[in-house]
Amino acid sequence: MRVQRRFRLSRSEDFKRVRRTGKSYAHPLVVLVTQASETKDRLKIGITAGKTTGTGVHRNRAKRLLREAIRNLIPSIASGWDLILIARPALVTATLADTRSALTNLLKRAKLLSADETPG
RNA sequence: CAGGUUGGUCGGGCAGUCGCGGUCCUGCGUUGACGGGAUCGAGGAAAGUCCGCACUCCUAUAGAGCACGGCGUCGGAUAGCACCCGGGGCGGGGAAGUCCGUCAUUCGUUGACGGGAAGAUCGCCGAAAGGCGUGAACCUGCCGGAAAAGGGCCACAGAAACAAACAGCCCCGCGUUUCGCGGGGUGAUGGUGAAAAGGUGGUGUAAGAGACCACCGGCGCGCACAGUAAUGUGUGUGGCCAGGUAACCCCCGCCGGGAGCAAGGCCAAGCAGGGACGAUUUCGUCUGUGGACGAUGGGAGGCUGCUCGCCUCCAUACGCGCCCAUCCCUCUUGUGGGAUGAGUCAGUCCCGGGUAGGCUGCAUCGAGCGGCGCGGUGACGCACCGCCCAGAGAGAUGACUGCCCAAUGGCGCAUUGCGUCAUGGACAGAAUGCGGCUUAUAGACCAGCCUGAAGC
RNA sequence: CGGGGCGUGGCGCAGCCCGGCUAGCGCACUUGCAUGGGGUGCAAGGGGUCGGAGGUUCAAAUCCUCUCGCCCCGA
Repeated sequence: MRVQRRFRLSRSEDFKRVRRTGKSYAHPLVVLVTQASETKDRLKIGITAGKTTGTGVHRNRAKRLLREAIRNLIPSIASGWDLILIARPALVTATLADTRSALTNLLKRAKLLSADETPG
């Protein structure tokens, strides 16, 4: 439910910290990096798309897809974690359903899905 | 109407549900990972960064010289701009190749085969195919020093690449009579080359040559006319016949100080730095002084709910002494002496520069946008009315559904077309702002010009 | 945002400033010789849209303009 800006990772240090010390889970469409948060009962999500994703339109497209896909999954995710979603080039041609199933797969592997039933 | 060509406008629309960003307003027995409302929310290129500005700092209203760089036809437009608008000159395209399919390919294209449409226009020739000439609208490149201020270069070939020489031709002299040598004249005859000294005909001469003559060509100059001008047309000439290259150096004229919103301004954690304050108060003893020691008093902290009380720590520099660590010597082996090193104030306050970070610049007052009118061929200008119109930070525009619009394909009716189903939307995302240029771009609409045909 | 550099056979580089010469060098590749065989060595050979397009010029890898891609640096 919460994709608003204040629930996102924004500071460059946060990105560096999670990328350095967190655990990563890869998928052809997207990469998930997780790390236990400093503040409990908080879930923060950062979304990033590097230059390898493509031009400006493609980077924005990838990030919008990830935001829309993670939106319905957020109530099922365990709190107290910082997450980073890294877009990969194949994501540009993927559909919303593809992205959502990829995220569900990654979150199950990271054991962050609290409820089994996936909404949407 | 057909063909060609150019310019302009738009670049999906409407409705619903969920969601995102900015601004403003707002609710609360729950001030939070809370909720509600209004409003606004990507482009013609936001892109490339090729130019020009605003703005900021250096640093001041960047003024002069040099260097370096850029620009260079004329007139206009503009805040400004080499790239905008209109004109001029010299070229190129238009004007023989093009499209589609298949195959091969170095996957840029190119080639082969098959098929289609067409070859502006006009004139002539031709039975035809076609050939010869002409050459529209429109598009596009370039533009100072007519390269005679000067320097450089011009491969290969060629005698020679700009200035004479070589071969040749002619004359004279000598040797001699196939010819050779020496001196002189001449200027293009010499298989080249991208380029070879204006062309044709004649006069002339020992041989020749714009040396001279006629006509033609080109350049310059004068005059007349047209034009604001570049320039054009005409005419005259007791001026000339000069290779190319200035996107080689150079010369002339004009312009340019440099860096850039990550500019710049403000606030500023922590660490480090600098500075100030900070209890020897009182009594006694010792000392040459500074001061040291004892008692008392004081400061900071702890124990405690508070007071008393108790405990721990503190009193700068030099020097002495003391404590600790390491090493050496000694032996009294739980000793003594020496050397070196480190420490030798708890705390309070202030200061400048400034990192992380934050605020600002920065988002509504502008070279602003829209409409309408007038002036101008046009770039553009003027007047009136209306409007306030995204913003930023790891960076907001998305997802789904229905209908419509354009497109593609299938099926049915039918043959202009209609119905239905499916697919399905180019290039591309603001980041200080603005003007121009360049590049990418599915498709739709409108208009101008040229040529042709038909009709009135 | 600003500044700088690079693109040439399969790979790594010269040549570019100041235009002309068969676009050269090393490694790699192919063939032959040599060896019992391989490596090494020797000899010969093939392979190039000079990133792309346009322009200047008689002539462009080289000069000019536009464009594509890659790399590095500063704050």
